[in-house]
Amino acid sequence: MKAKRPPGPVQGPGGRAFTPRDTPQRRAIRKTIEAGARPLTPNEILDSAKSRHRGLGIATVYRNLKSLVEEGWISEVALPNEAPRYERAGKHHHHHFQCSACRRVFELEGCADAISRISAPDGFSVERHELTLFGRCADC
Amino acid sequence: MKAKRPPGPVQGPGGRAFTPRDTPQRRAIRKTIEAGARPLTPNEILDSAKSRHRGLGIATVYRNLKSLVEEGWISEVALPNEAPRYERAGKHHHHHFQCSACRRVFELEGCADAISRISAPDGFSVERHELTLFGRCADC
DNA sequence: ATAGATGCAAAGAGTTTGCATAGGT
DNA sequence: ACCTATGCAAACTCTTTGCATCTAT
Repeated sequence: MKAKRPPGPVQGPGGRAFTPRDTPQRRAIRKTIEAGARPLTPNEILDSAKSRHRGLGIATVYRNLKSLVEEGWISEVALPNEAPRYERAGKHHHHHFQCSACRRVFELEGCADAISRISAPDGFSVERHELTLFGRCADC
Repeated sequence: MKAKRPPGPVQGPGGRAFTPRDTPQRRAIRKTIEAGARPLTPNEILDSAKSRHRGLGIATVYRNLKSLVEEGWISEVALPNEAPRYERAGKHHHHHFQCSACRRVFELEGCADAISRISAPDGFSVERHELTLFGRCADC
């Protein structure tokens, strides 16, 4: 089973660490992400979470996404030329697929280990990589 | 040697195709991109091209980048979580490296062909891929 | 001469921030 | 009770667009 509540703490403005409060808005956002079958944009999260807590504002979504990333409960999925998406963290290393028709993003399984052997020029050190495949999804 | 002038044509507003005029501003932008050792952002292009043609405006840079992409003279380098960069087109398939310290983007050579063998779930078709490596560049 | 190009400023889209108030602990 | 979280609106950043004017052809 999953933890009912993200672990915190996060870094507060004064440099002080604290655990974010468990508000209805934050729960709505967490449930939305957990229920999502694919990485979601802030706007998709807002729309969907609104049905769980009406009156939810976009600023609250952004603020919670930030703290949930900081807590390590979600991670940001960055794609070329696209707004970031968010998904539950803690999965094993994987990459993503974006449908060029519907623009939705899907999770792929695993990672060809050939990638981690790609090297950069002398003096450059590689820390991580991002791979995105593009094409048509099953629906399009 | 390189063509002194991009080939055109591009698609005009009326659906009519035409070749963009060879203005001093456009030449300054092209020379800047050609002289750049790495993919540049619109702002980097503006700053650098200003020294070749003062008074150049950012809107002109955006408009010319768009038509140069359409002509196939440059291509857009899209990176996760980053503003697009632009580089001369026509190079062979390659990927990019971004330094996590200075944020600059560098071109890598070639592509591990293992990547093109990565497959997506049933019903999905892969058309292309983007790979970005992250780490430290030689200067940082 | 004519139609596309430019510079400026205003308009948009997406994200962040300030502030008064609500509410979790 | 205290102090963080929220919602709203304003601020910001990046990019696009409208318009009067300029200019490559």
